[in-house]
Amino acid sequence: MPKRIPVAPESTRCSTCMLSELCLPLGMARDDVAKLDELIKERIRIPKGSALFHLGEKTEAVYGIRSGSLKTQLEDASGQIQITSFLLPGEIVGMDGLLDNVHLSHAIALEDSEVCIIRIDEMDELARHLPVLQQQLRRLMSKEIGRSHQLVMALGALRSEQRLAAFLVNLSQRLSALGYSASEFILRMSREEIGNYLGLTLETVSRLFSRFARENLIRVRQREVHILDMHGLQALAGTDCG
Amino acid sequence: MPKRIPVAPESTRCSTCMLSELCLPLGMARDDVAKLDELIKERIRIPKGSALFHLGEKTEAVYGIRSGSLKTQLEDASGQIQITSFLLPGEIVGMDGLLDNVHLSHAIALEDSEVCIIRIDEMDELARHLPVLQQQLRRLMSKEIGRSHQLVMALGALRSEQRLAAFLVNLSQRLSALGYSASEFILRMSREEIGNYLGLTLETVSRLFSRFARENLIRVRQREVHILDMHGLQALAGTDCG
DNA sequence: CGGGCTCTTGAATCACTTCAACGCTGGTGG
DNA sequence: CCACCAGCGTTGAAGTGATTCAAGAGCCCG
Repeated sequence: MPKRIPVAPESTRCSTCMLSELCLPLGMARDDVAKLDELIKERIRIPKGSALFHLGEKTEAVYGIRSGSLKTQLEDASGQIQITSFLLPGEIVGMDGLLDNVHLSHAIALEDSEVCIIRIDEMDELARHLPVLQQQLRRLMSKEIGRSHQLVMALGALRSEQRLAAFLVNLSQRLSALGYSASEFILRMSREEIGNYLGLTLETVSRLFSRFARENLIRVRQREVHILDMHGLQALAGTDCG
Repeated sequence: MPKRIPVAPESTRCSTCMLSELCLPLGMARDDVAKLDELIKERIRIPKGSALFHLGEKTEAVYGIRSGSLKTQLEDASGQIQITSFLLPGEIVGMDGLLDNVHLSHAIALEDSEVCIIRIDEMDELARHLPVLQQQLRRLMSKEIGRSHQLVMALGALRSEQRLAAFLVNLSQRLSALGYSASEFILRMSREEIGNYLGLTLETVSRLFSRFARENLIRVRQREVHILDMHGLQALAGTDCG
């Protein structure tokens, strides 16, 4: 388990960060975002495959993803694992640990990544003079609840092909919001991880990719995905019907 | 859809409420709980089958359940429904609407129920003089995230019998925390609702109840459940291994 | 005492998993 | 530079857990 590496802070602050439309500052006034510069003073580099935090560790902060991507996963008493999210830049990780300040999940980097540390005690301190900050965290937590509920819906109500279609559409939209192509991207997770996330086996996921390709919905080459028929995918996922 | 009925406030306040160990005041100092009395000034009676709120409605408050029980359910564009929680007294409902102050789910009473209104704007106001209150809501939201993740785990990683066993154990524990019997209780939801929640059909749920009864894990008569072998159920659910 | 739910149970079917074999790819060392 | 190996991905065939379809029983309410 490689260690966390603090990063010199001079480089980038919230006020100058490209992600400030999405991350903690989401929807905040320009002046208020500038005040976040005194909150976000440290970052951490996480090498691919290593953990930002583990289940059971003390929660002292939540983290805004600056670059790279992570997964979070639960682990039960028998060692069974369930991935509960794949996280992209601008998204916040660690909010499940704020009940008793103990992490309930593992957060693991899918590639070399960097996260900004948002210390909870310092955030409370700053929030005295910047009440909007509490509302901000509240909104982000509400977003996380909604995201998790969507996953419950996928697992409880959708069939395998719909789950994978919804997964691809969702990923595409999030990457698009970051300024990347909505139709061409590289998956940072394995078939097995996708399967675990969607409650399927890796074989089923693989077969579905092949089938989607056969039906000209997508083109796949290993982890490289081209979406050819976004409308068709959305129809499959059941998330269109506008 | 019967309307909401405000209830005279003189009756009960947080400071005298039986549920103050569980609800919003969870873990707060006695003096601080007393200050909540100026926040919780209204309650709502919700008749069985009617809604506390609907998807798409504006979110101005979250609600602490005072008596009865509710379900929350998502509904997608095609009308497909997924129940995401069953809520008991002392639990908070409506926190998924705090992203854009629009509810993302329906909340429907499973029996005649009563909820306390926690207006968000008034809570923010009170929190200026009572900072612990923000932390309180944050903890409750974190709890909701954890709860939803547990459901994801059940849907993604457990087989039908494990899901139902986990469901029963969980319900038993929550009822027990409210002072009710852990081994005998009445289900307030139908087989179909349980099935929807657990990603199963009502027939599968019914068969599992019969099988659990045959294996002397429980006794069932309609919605009346006696747990005969809690340890066996926990083993099935995979949540023991202590 | 119907009549409409909810629940139970059985038989047939199906979606997904399991088991198994093979292919691709990228890194390593001879 | 190529051979080799390990990990990841693909594909097929057999198996199975849960669903679907269907019929009937039990229960509650007017």
